[in-house]
Amino acid sequence: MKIENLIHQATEVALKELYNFIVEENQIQIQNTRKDQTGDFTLVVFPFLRFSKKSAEETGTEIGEYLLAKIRLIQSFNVIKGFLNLEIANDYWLENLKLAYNNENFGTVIPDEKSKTVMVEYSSPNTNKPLHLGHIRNNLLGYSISEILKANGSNVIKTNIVNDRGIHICKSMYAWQKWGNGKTPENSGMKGDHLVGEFYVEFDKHFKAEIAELIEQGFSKEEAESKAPSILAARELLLKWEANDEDTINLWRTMNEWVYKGFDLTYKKLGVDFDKIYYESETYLIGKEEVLRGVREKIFYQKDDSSVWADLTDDGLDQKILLRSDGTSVYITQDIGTAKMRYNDFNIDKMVYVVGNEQNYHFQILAVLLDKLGFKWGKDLYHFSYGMVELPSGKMKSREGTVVDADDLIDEMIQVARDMSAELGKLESLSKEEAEDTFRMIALGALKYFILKVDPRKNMMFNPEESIDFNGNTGPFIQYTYARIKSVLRKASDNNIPIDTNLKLNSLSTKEKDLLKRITLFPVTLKEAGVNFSPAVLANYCYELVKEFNQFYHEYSILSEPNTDQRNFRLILSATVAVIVKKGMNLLGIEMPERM
RNA sequence: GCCUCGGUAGCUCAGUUGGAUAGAGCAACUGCCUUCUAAGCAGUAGGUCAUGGGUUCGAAUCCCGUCCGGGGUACCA
Repeated sequence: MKIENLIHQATEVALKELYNFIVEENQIQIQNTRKDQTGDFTLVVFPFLRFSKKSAEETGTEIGEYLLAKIRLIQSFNVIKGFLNLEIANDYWLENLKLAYNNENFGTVIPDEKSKTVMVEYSSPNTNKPLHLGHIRNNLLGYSISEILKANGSNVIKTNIVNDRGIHICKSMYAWQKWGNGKTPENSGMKGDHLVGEFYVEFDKHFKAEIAELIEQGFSKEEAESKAPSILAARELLLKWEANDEDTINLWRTMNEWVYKGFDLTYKKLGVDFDKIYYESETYLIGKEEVLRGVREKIFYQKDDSSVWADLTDDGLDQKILLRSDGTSVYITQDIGTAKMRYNDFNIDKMVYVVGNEQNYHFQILAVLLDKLGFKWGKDLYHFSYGMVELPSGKMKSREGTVVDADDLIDEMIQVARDMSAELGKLESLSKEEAEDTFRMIALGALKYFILKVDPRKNMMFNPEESIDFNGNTGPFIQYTYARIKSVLRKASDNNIPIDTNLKLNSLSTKEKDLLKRITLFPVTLKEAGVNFSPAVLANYCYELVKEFNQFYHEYSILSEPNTDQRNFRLILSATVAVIVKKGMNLLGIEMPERM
């Protein structure tokens, strides 16, 4: 294929696609030109030297002259060392601006019959304690990657698997029975999940005290841990639960309901939602059946103590337990059941699990097990593995109370937004409701952007004090720039300044052209974010775009620009930046205030 | 021990799949509000890209070794 054809095709797609296109199909390296050089694309000529047998400059100049003569879109070129800088005609960038201006679907792919259906599992809480910072990262990543996949043309089903059964729930239940004095969310005014979490901590307190006492009486640590009255009581509750004991089931239901109500509030505050919620109590038996089928079909084996195992050494993995010797199921058992149930319920092409990287091994095994059980989709599961959130004080441990609670964090951030706004004298003209809504958007914008801007795969540091920052590379900065553009557009409308899409222009400044180029990159960035499962790519794009806009905004006047063609162009440019930024940020789950 | 991920400015993070003089923000310092919102802009200072080799025209990026850190590693989830 000729390079001429490639460049022509590339005018219909975007900048980076051209880049990939040429690199992948032709081994020719084209990259964006450095900012301090003139030009738009740069061709690296070093690879040609072995063919040309000439100096880098000579080779570059020859290629440049050839391209200039052959390709209409190329306006000029220059050669520096081994780099051929090509300048593309302004018309190309302006065409793209028109494409993007006020176009709801710019950069997005609309699902059709051929679209894949993807199920994204995220959040996956336990019902014995409230959500914390780690869950926040999970929820934000899960929600935004779902939205990004949708924007890339997939049908997405958002799902949540609630871990509503097991020994940890029984601990909270026992503690409530023993020390609860009939405390409920209604009579205490406490949020249900926090109330239940309180009893989980209460349990641990007593449990630890009992252990200490037993050790003092001469028992070993292991003996003490298995003989403490609290843990025995919790185990008994679990047995009763599995035996369907009516009182136990009722208590379990009641306390879980408290938790669900609490979670719903937190989810609502975070702005995340689900299309379908699964409960482990409804799926673990299916998993157990599948494992037993595996035993019958000799896929798995049973030891003398009747525990069930999978031998995965042929797959480079270890032996894995699937059912305990007492017949109860382990973590992976329920994941098998849940997976089967999901594929029965929906016609899924791909399953995505948003789960922390401490479970990389777990999902590697799950894929192999599902495959062995004959589910052809098993191998295709995708574990969207993200890093942990660390605090300056170290690791979060829920039992030691060193967690950052999700609700507390959100409330604190809203308060900071409120104070900051008052200090700056902003939003005084708005009604109380409007102002409160804006504080909420800003606070959550700060929190969400702070978490989503970092590469999901990496561990991240969260300093509660420093992260409530509204300046620099932050959500509020992007929101602020958006609000300012909206303000300019309002004023244009108030002063009856028309916006004409028929752009007439003889020259572009560097800043304007930078912005136009950046706008062109939006579709490619969105695609990249989807392919790489990285909301961070999109977040950083929004920041770069807005930062460039700010520089432009300070350097040039828009409304008071005397040349009407120029003014018209700048208005369209501004409006387009606003549209794209809003769209990008919305895909991250961040709302954009019209004023702030 | 083995497997796996990571180490970039004082701090938090980018770095376009191997390219030109490694970039932002925070913190520090200096300017700029009678002009479209100063939650902003411009500037100064800050780097042995953990470390030692290798691959080639060219390495923060790819390969090997070493050091440091996170996570996992057969009856927790």
